Amino acid sequence: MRPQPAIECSIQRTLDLVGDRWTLLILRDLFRGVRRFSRIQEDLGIAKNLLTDRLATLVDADIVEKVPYQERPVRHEYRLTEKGRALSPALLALMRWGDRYVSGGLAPTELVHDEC
Amino acid sequence: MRPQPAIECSIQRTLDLVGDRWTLLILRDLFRGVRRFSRIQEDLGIAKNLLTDRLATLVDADIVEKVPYQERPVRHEYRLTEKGRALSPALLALMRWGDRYVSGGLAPTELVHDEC
DNA sequence: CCCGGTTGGTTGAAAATCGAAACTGACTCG
DNA sequence: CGAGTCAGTTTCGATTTTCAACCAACCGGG
Repeated sequence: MRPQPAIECSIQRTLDLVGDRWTLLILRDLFRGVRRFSRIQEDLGIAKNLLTDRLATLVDADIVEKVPYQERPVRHEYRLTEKGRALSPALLALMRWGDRYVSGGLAPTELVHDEC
Repeated sequence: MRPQPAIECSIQRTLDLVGDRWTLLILRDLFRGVRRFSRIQEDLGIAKNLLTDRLATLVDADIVEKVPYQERPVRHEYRLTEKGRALSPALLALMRWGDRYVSGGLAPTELVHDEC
């Protein structure tokens, strides 16, 4: 009765949080400074319900926080926490691999650590 | 038919190849020296048809190769190509993040570069 | 030869997940 | 007031994933 994988390692646990089709792309957008729901949504082409869901999971896991950037109407933006920012080496490694092995000849993507 | 994301970057392309629920875990197993279909299958608890599928995709993408390790009956094992092995920094980065931020207090996983 | 076991799959149906679009609600601007 | 924006939620059909059964090639024991 356990679909439980035999080995529980940190990669396993990491991918449980972050290893679906969209989450790493969402994080990439946050690193790039794209922080608002609608911007991320149109940038990635992800369905809104999924984005809602993924962001909630990330907030839950304390990887991202939802911060109001204006009142009336209350609007929020999503920011990486320290835990979230600590994922940058992983994102960078994936990026570099992509540059090297599956680049379509395009310019390398930039990750911005824009903390304001 | 995938909903075309606005931005095509190397992370995007990388995740297109490798960014689903199982692929990185399969690669982790290959790094660890778990190379046979049935071993991977029981280790991860992945459905066999999916494993068949994911391995085929990886072979197609030249990340993994299927090598016969015995005749009569012909049996194969799956090995990382150079392109596949080049993913280790990314795996390691994810692993370290997991160790630091979502460890259940377990020992860090070992990645083995076993090339024979 | 027959039996059971192993390996590496395939098939098909049921369940979970996803995606596109419509809708909501709070608010602003003209 | 009417139009528009932002951030969702709801709905429902399509796609994916899972689970279990089946298969085929081979092996070793009796």
